[in-house]
Amino acid sequence: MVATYKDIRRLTGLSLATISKYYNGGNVLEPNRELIEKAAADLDYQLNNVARGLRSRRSMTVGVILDELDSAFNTTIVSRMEERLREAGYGTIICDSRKDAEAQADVMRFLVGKMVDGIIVVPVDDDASFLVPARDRGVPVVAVDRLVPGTDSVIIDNRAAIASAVQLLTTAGHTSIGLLAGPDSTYTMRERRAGFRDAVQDRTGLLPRTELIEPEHVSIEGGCAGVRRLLRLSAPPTAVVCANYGFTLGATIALNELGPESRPALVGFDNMDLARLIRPRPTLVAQPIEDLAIEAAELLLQRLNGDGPDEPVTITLDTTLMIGHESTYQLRPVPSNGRL
Amino acid sequence: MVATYKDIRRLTGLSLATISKYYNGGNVLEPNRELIEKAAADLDYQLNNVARGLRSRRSMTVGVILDELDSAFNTTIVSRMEERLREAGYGTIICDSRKDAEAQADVMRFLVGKMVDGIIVVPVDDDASFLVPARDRGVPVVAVDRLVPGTDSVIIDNRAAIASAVQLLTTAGHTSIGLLAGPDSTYTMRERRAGFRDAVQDRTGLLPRTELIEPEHVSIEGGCAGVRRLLRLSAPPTAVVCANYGFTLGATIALNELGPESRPALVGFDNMDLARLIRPRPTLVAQPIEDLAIEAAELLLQRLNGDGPDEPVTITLDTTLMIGHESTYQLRPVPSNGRL
DNA sequence: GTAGGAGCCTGAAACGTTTCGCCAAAGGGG
DNA sequence: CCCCTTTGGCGAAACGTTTCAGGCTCCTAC
Repeated sequence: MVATYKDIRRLTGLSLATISKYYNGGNVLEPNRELIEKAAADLDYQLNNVARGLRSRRSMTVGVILDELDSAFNTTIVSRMEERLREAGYGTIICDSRKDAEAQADVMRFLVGKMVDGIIVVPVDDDASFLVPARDRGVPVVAVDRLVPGTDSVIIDNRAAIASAVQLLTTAGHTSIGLLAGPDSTYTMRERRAGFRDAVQDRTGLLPRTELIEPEHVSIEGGCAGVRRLLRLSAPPTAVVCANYGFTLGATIALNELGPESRPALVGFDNMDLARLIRPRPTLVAQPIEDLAIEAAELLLQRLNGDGPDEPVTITLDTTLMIGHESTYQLRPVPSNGRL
Repeated sequence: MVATYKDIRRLTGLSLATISKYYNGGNVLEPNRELIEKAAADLDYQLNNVARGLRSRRSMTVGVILDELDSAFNTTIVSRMEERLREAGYGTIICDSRKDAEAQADVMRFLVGKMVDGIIVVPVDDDASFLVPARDRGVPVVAVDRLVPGTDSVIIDNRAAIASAVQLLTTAGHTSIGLLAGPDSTYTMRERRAGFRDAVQDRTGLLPRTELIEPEHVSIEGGCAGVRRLLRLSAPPTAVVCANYGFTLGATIALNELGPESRPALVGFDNMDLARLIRPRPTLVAQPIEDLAIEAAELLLQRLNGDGPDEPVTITLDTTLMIGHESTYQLRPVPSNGRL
């Protein structure tokens, strides 16, 4: 059998209350402290956190719901969060909603049933009804990479991110810029698309041609297909902006098949391993992914300690434009015009 | 307040024992079943798994310890495991040991204290002493990608994997093959290196020249530096085998800087997203990573149900050699000899 | 000398389930 | 008709902690 307080009581003669006080950092006389430590060592005692959780109503566990697990973005998120949360004594239960709203609602109930103290979530879409079980039970929720009204959110400035890409391209002389973005149903894509429209209008005085905005599934395949479609237009864009990492990978694959002379300029999203592999060095909008994770963990920890702000809070982080090899963003001199 | 069995008892007049039986799939008369379901719905009742775990001594939680979280290999592992385990009703607590033995021992104690029912681990090194807390408490452990004597393990046939790469290269005429591998302190690297030596000896009748085996830190940087060092040798190899994904990426980056004419043949490891990015299409040893995860989860679930084999078991999975563009493995006709 | 407080300890009652032993009623075979 | 088994239900005792309301000792200040 595994040792419990009762065994420690047997060996030390102290009461359960005192032993509990010891394990919770209360004041215990030095000789008693030593007695307990000796007994615990002899018994190879390990505190039972399940029992503790039942009585104290804190499971010291948080749930993390991601819309997909095997993406580089979310991996980084998990890695940093887990690190920060365990530092604070919390275990991290990870759940994958596979971009499926129903699965997301399921895991939410699952986590609430597991009595997690808090939840961090990258929501599947704008429908926040899956949060109800958590709200009902007063479990704090922090949304990451999505703005969820009425809920703490940690996001990046998506509009400015895309605007910085557009600005680089227009400064280089591009006037016809395409965008690869996912469906408007996710906050991130909606913002990036709106940011694109605004930036293009700002910089060129014109609304972007609608056929240059490719609505796609968010994936490598979507990036491949999308960029090919853009280039088949009768007046193809001279530059393409990718609204996320998957599109960037896909577009890069598709462009690999073109001769370097006929490639459009390309600004991608997210600075991950990819960037080091691809030649010429790509131009990228870099998100502070680690900070996103750390800020979210920090905000949740504040809530768990009961000392966060009164109102739901939105933390917005800035992106960095990482300028790559100039061939990736310059407007090619004449010939491509000549050919059109 | 959150509802409990007592509230259901109040609404239904049934005893706690009956309500418990209902929630554990026991036989309950139809009218009582309906009563309970109605009451639960009215109360928005959610079973408290912490209390359940305390009494039943099953927390329905498993711990997963990875040697690093933000690698594509481990991401895939986590993703599949989490899926399979949650299907079976288990929550997955994830921990990152950051390739640090002490951190690994810490999280092991952390998980045992959290009363996880089982643990899946990709161990940092060969020192299995960190398993003691789990063994002492009868918590089953499954090791993944490492052979841990006396413990259930799910691995791939590392020797055969490397041998298949060597065979392809020798068949194509290569006689001087280099290897990029990590330190012998991890099982995987030791096996792959031994497999390399054996295969080269088998196929060429000679032991590989020792300077062709580059001991390196396992990383993209290591791959870059290693391949550069190999090529600076007075008699550089005509082909290089990479013993893992990081090396493959790094070697690819380094080779990108060479003209296509002077590149050695390259066989990489692991078929992940980036393999689709690289042109010409690389030749790769593909591990069944998802199966690794699923087999491990399955084996642990067996142990948790108490119906696994009596003895610790080792499951070995096979790899597939994915042959890429022929320029990636063919021996280049004459000039490279001429130049040497 | 004593009131009051600080410091440390204690027994007992939670926390919300599961499980054990027992009982009543119903059903079936001889 | 009786005995035996099966089914479903019940009260009460766990599970291993934390927490509550006191209680004892010792010290200080008046």
